[in-house]
Amino acid sequence: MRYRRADVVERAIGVLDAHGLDALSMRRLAADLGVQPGALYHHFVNKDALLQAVADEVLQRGRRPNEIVTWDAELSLLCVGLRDAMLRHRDGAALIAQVHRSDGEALEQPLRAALTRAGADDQLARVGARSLVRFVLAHQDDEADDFHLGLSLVLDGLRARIA
Amino acid sequence: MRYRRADVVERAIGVLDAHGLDALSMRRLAADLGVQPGALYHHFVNKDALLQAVADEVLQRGRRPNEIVTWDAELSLLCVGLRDAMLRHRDGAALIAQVHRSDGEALEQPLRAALTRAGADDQLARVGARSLVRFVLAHQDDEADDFHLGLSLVLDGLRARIA
DNA sequence: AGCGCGGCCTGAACGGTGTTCAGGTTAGGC
DNA sequence: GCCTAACCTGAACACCGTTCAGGCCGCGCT
Repeated sequence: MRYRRADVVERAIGVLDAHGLDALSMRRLAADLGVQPGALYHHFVNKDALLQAVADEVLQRGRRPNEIVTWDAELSLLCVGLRDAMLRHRDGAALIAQVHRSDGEALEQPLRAALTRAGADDQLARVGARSLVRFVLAHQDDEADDFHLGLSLVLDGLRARIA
Repeated sequence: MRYRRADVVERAIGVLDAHGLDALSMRRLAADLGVQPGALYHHFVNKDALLQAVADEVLQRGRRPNEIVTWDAELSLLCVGLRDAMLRHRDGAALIAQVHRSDGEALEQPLRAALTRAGADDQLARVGARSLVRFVLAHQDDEADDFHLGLSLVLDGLRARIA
């Protein structure tokens, strides 16, 4: 069997859902595809790149149309969307968090843009966006109630500084 | 040479500071002590237990006398103290974050207690404490300015809900 | 139809990781 | 001076990510 990049990503998500992030090794994924480990390096320069691609795919599938209302509703929506995308897969938050470590900007950028549009200065937009992203990544295991409470905690702080 | 538990922890902190968390493997630490890898398992059941002990020691050294003023000043002080303890060692935040994953409660407990004393209900104390800890862990690399801004973001939210 | 190129894979190796265990050594208390 | 318990050895097991020379095979071009 011969595969393309997207096939490998697809199968990686399968392994992730079935056995978790720890089990998602290059060797295991290769075995799952019926292929030698080295073959994967034709598609990805290293494991980080593989995980990056898997994370991108997971987040891509979680995208929803973004109807702009008020800026705080938009922020809330972005955070909830991110959370939902993560929770749709086993160890999803751990995956995104790991990738986010090398790729700092990508997740924060939409939030930062929304904050800037809302009138926040550069520093507030940067810190606010980062706080929100880290918050969402950190509270994966929480009940929905706790998640929303924590989210509004930060949003309240932002509101006080923008309005 | 023969060592006791505390000696091993001490040396582990040495390796951490000199070469970083990635370099702190059982084999490397053993070699550094002039001992076989297996010998370490006499002192710690596994690597997680070692890291737990190292993290405990790092946090222990970071403790400072806690003069109680207002509840929000106390929270702020606890967070700053935690941050300082982490920043005193190479990869300190990564170490604490990794250990914190299995040992959820320990770091949050003091903050939670302070919030309860301040009049927060159970849920608010729990979520607030968690948000603060996660925030401190996440913003290790930030400038001090950004750190304080982000911290006051959350503290403002808490203030609004307690007073 | 035949040739060549490029995408995909093999097979094997390198150097690392955490962990286990039967047995040897050694220091301290009686 | 002995004995016990703490500490360590040496070797192995089963993984991990990564590299690389070489083989295969399908597709497009002539």
